[in-house]
Amino acid sequence: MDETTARRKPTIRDVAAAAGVSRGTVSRVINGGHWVSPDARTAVEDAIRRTGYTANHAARSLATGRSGSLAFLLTEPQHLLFQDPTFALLLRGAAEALAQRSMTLVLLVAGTPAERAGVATFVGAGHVDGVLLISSHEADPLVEQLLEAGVPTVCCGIPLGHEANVPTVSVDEIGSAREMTRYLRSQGHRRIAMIAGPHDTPGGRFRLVGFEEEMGADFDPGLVQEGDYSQESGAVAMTRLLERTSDIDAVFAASDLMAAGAIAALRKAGLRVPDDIAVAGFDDSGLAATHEPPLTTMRQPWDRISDEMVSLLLEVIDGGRPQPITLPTTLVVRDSA
Amino acid sequence: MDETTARRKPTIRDVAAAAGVSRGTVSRVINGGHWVSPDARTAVEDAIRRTGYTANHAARSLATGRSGSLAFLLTEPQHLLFQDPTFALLLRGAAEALAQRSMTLVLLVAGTPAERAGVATFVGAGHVDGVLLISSHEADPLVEQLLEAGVPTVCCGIPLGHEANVPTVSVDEIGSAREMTRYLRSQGHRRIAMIAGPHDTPGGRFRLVGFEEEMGADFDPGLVQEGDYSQESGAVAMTRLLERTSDIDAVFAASDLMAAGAIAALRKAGLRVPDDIAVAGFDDSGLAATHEPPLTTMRQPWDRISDEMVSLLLEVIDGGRPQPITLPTTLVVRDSA
DNA sequence: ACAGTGACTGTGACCGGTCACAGTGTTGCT
DNA sequence: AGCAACACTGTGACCGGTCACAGTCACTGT
Repeated sequence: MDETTARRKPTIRDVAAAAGVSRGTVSRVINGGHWVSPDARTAVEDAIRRTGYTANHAARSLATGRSGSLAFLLTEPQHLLFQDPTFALLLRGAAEALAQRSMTLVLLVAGTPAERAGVATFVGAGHVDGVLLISSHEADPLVEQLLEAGVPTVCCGIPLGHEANVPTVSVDEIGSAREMTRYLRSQGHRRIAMIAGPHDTPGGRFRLVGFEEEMGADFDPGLVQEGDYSQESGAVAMTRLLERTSDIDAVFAASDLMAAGAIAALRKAGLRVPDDIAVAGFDDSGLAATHEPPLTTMRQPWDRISDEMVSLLLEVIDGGRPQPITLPTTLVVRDSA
Repeated sequence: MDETTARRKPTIRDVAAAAGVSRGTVSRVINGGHWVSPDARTAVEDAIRRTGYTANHAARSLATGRSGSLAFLLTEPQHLLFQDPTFALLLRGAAEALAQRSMTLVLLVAGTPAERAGVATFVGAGHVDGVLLISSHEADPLVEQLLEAGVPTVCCGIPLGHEANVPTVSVDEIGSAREMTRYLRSQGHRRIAMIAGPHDTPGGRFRLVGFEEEMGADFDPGLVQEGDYSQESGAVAMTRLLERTSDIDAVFAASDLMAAGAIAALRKAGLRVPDDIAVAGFDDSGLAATHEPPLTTMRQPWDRISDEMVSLLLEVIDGGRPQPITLPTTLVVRDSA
């Protein structure tokens, strides 16, 4: 009886025995099945079905030297992870892209220095085959460490200061910002303010560059405030802008969250959006469509970003040196601008 | 030269050689160090430092039969993952709790039927030691499958229909709902409506039960609408309530997101919160404090929930049959009610 | 008739740990 | 003195795969 209940999981040897072939043949069938006779293949496939065999991940890892998993590494300070719906989108996309390749997604959070150290040794130990690095600030020593340790890494957004060395997937920040700016001007706005992201992040820097380029002679540095992508920072930035000038037409925020904060601040000041001031966001995060009023924003192709990151990383793991990928964004016009 | 560059990672044998002891002793030092002489211990620790040794996860897994990782299994349809900041909180908490134990968190998403099947075989194959099951609806076959397969599982929130069989970590739903209701009544509100969660989720059912209990004779089933926790559903529910009656004092929503939706609907109808109608939420998710107006809500102790889930699951994995854990919530009074 | 080729198969070593077990040496007790 | 108990250490087998290599066999060309 306990013979039956305590039966351990079938191994490749059990399958081999059941199919009347050797372990090697079973292994070959499992891994693509080249140089296997049709008879043997069907016998093995049948045996696998009968025994309910599933490969042992650990054993395979040990033999091949690959873990079959990638790390999703978050380096942002924690409050952003909480607020920003963006991460969830990327995370889900990456998890699905990996699941399709029967690999797994290991979540690593490197906020505190202690966590960062833990992550470095963990990754260095080869527990994962590569790292999907999310939104790192400039001169992040972690990027340096990973590269030095030879850990295959792909960044989301061009990591400032490491432009040349790391494969990246990013959107056309400058082009997107120009497009949004162009749109705002096409609506007749002239005094346009920008609530930029942190200047040590690619989104913070390049969206501002695009804005400045497109504004040309009309660019007024006095109408630029910097936030940290969070809603509060958007509100604070908007309040400062209002204190300084009163002739603002429109506001371009570098994230939807900041746009929402700005709108809240405007509302408090008795101004109406978009009637008195137009507000545009960036990301087309979940919040944009349900916000009141719905936000005009630049859509980032989150699913494609995570997909491309995964493919790129797998390429790197296989020894490739792939080109950086730049994806297009699309302008989504709703009610706020 | 390539001798130096191509040097492979040090193994336990390298450490043993460097320390002048056997593999067994090194292994003992690594695993707690019982029955090891102080001399040997320091020699080994020193050798580990010198060689830069880190244990090979796969090899250990293979030998011990444990993977050293837990699955964070999301069974909600996707839109909830995107909108609900709650998941991010739980996820982060769980990842940290595991990192402290040098285990890892594998993210699994089981939305579509295909994904669910993939998850079942993946988990069944023993790639993870246990499952942290997040927010399952009633009669979710996945719960059944996991239990049948003997996979250690801990649920977040009492899984309806499996109350007796699964270890769970949950908050006192009924008590919390009663407390909030009591608070609303203490503020002088009498005609209180509820926007409940889906009746096939514990939060949907028990928060309504608590509300009903506390309202007693004043309970009016006509003032109850059901949403799906999302912001839109809150707005829809609120609109329906307004169509039906005009004497509502206050609204108790079973999630902050629905509260936000309700407030948006009220605003559209020209009603002011809290002056005309008070609105209370549930969760104290990130949105609650920054919302305009800031939401009065019940705080769920997210960090403790994830912590307790992890400890409970580890207990189950070690063969224990731990008691379900119920955690207290706290009333957070802000401006919306 | 025989070497050569290509398709297929089986075998043993190995990946890097853990664990049970069999020592070894020291101490304490009778 | 003899023996047990205790603290510590080393060894070989094993976990479940993969891979290189050595066969085996049928078929082809000369």
